[in-house]
Amino acid sequence: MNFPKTQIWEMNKAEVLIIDDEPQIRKLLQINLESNDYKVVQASTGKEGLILSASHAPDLILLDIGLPDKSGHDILKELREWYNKPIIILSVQDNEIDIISALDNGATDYLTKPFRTGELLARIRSAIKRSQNSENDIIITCGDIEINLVARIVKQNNEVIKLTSTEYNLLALFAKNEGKVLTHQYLLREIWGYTFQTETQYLRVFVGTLRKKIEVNPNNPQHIITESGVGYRFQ
Amino acid sequence: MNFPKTQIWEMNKAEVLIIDDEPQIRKLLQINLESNDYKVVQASTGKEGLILSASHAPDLILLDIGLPDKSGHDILKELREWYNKPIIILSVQDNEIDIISALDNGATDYLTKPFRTGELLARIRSAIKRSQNSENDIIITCGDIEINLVARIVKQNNEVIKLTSTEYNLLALFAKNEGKVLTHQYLLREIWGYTFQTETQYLRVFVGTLRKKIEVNPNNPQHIITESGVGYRFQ
DNA sequence: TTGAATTATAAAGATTTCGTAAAAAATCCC
DNA sequence: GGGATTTTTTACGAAATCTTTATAATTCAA
Repeated sequence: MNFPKTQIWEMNKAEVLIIDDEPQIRKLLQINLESNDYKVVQASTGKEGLILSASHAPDLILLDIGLPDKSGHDILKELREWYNKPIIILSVQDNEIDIISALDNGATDYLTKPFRTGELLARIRSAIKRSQNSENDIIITCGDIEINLVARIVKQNNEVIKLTSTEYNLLALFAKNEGKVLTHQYLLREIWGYTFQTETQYLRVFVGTLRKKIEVNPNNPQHIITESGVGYRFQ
Repeated sequence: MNFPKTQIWEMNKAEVLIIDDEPQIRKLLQINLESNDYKVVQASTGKEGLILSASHAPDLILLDIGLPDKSGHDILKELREWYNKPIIILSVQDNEIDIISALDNGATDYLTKPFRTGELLARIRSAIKRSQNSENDIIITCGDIEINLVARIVKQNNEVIKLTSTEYNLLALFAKNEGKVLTHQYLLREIWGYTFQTETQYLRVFVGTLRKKIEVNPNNPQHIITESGVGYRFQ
């Protein structure tokens, strides 16, 4: 197995949520994923899956279509109302209609059971990689700030700036959306998860610490601009 | 087949490059793609494929792994040095090593021949949608004013204008209904909510601040026109 | 032309939102 | 286990925005 971007995983493990009712499959996936350095969260029902996806904001979801409580198609639609990271469908169904419907409803990929674990892992790597650098940019430069998305290193005028994990996540999200106003809800959802959408105070605190680290004059920020009542904008 | 962003496709067909040495497969793909509103370019060898991809910059590449002149894996690596839109691999090879290698070298997807055309088309739609997602800003232009509804930013003669949340909401609503007379009640309902329908004074105040910000001469407004007794009209 | 209705503008409260500091809780790392 | 780091809470003053009030300007019909 070759990992093109080893560092990412070592510094900050990617989290995968498994939504599947079969314990054997979950166990199989868990073992394979954990030995490949992913953090794993599991749900055995659709409802539980929705709750965990909201509270964990995983980097990828493996979703079984044949769940006991709710159709996987419905779960997919519900997830896609807010979750925009990869969702890979696992299914015993090999009929074209199901596959097309899932893909058109926002599934990133569709594998039929039984699947080959090596292939699944490769598809997971591929999907996560694509979602992490949406424009294949490895380094984002915004004025005097340079963010290496692969190494998770931030430099200002070639000096490395030490950021905590959350500070980095926030700055990287800002940088990926340079110039756009990002709402409080969006920022909270992307970084903390759906259930944190109302915790705007978190944002104030972390924007504050970020400004202290990257702004020349934190009282007159030039990079992270407040859009009162709406959110923040990075430039 | 559902196309969430119909206009884009109609205005500007997505272009697909087929790199495959089998004429029957190329023909089959061409017919299917063209009837689904894609523009198609074809190459029968790897070398030709590389040249056409460079000269056409297609929105997606369908790449056969079993080419006569050059291994598809090599073509993939060469393409990925500069091409960052989706590449879907088509192959008679169904062995895991090939699939993993292709995905780890930047393939977006991997289908084994014979494939189901409906599924392939769904995977193509999905891949193109994801790759275009990053640049789907909707921008409304009205004379010297430009409103980016995604970035939530208003520019006048390329200068960013700072608006409060309510000012922006009002202007965006005006711009979405350019030329139409919008009644007081409608504006109040849309922005403040149903219970504020009678608070016309709010409107006067906010139209006033907006005019100060976007009109050359606020005493003689050219954009936000008063329709006495009815409402306002934006032009 | 006049005057009532409507609209515009300014400015003073009222309220909401923001920023900062610092304590408490949780997590990480040796 | 225990110290260091990071995240989550809490509290409060500052800033920005919204609402209200007062008054001036404009419109339009008789």
